Amino acid sequence: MQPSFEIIAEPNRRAILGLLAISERSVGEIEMKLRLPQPTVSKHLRVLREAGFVEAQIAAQRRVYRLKPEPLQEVDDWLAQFRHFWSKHVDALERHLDRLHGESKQEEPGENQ
Amino acid sequence: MQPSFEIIAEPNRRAILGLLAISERSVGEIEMKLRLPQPTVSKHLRVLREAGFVEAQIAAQRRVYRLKPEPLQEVDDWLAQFRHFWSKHVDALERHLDRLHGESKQEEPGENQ
DNA sequence: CGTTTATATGTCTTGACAAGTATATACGTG
DNA sequence: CACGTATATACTTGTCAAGACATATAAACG
Repeated sequence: MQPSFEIIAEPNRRAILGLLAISERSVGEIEMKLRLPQPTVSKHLRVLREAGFVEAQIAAQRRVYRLKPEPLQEVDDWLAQFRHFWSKHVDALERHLDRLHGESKQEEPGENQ
Repeated sequence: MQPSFEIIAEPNRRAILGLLAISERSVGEIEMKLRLPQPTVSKHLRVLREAGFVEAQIAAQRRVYRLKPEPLQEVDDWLAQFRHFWSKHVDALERHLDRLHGESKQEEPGENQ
């Protein structure tokens, strides 16, 4: 339903993603770090999960959430068309174009699915 | 008011920015290209202008809009914290850190209100 | 089993915002 | 100055999403 851009428009969701960029965390950890009510965190996590930004690993009653980078990569790809406005080195742009038509799949750190 | 991420959450505004990434255009040109009603275009342009994404050059009754990349650059900077998830070469990341040269201040997750 | 812990979901309200429509402003030109 | 062109603004309305609060699920554990 909601495309990636609307997902990351919400500040709390960006904060959650920022946390998960460092390491995976349980709902309670996110709740404490961000000082948000638990239902708020859970609902944002649901939105992020359904949009493919995160995934949950069930450990007893805990849900440990970790980042899934693909949607953010799409955002990064959209930005490519503007990047030449501020990037003096064309190299970075070339790399982004490179991953558009080349299926260069690689291992992601701490990631299995 | 609205931070950059909410501005680009709107699909028509992203389309406008995409057009202006190619070349500057008048309101009428954008209107025809995107097949949007003129007030819609003008209102989105106002939002983009007030958020610093575009600026207008007045030419008679025409307003020729051009891109101002700074806010998009902020988005790009925010993405930097995730880029190592999909970028094999650390070089690209380094280049982005490079343009912050000197100052290492950037949005810190977990510190928001 | 009942209780505690961890997380999810449901409901309601409220606010923001985008589209539609009408109208205003501003400039150029005869 | 009247008129056409180009763009901006005002006003209204419908939609949708986020927060608050209450409650449900589910697992661990005594």
